[in-house]
Amino acid sequence: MRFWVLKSEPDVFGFADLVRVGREPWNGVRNYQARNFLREMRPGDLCLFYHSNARPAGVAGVARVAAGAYPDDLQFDAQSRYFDPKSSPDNPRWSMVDVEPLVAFPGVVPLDVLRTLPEWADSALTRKGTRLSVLPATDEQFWAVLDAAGLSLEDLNRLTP
DNA sequence: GCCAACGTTGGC
DNA sequence: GCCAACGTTGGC
Repeated sequence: MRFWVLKSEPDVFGFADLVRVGREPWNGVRNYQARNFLREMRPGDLCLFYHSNARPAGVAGVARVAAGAYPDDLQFDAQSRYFDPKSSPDNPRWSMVDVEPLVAFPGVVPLDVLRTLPEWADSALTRKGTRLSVLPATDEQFWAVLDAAGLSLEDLNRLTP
């Protein structure tokens, strides 16, 4: 199993929204590096759900990959802001995965707390100016955040059959 | 709202 | 292939 970070703006779609809908296609990613990470995701992988452009910015919960990468339908929708006229159905340029909520943290683990964790020192997430919306996390990084959220491996095992 | 940092675009 | 201009991201 691998670990990831997914960024989202809570004003647009926060972790509470994911809990509400139960499952969500992670569409609209239009950055090649982020897309390549999406394509590496497998069902069951766990994602730290990061709230950006928020007060405070930080990790709000854990999501699970429910479906691996498949073509992002918005790239073919001329009405969508994510429409890509250079993409074609026989060779789709952009991908998405489905995610589902696993656990909401009791409180957001803020960015300034992440920065105090040795596992997160000088990472792409905590470094200033990084704009990647999908990025990998190490096991150590993942568990450090869970620990900071007050959750244990046992808490997570209870939720992951 | 500000602004630094970055990715993308397009002219050459 | 370079690089300036531009648009976007994202912390504050």
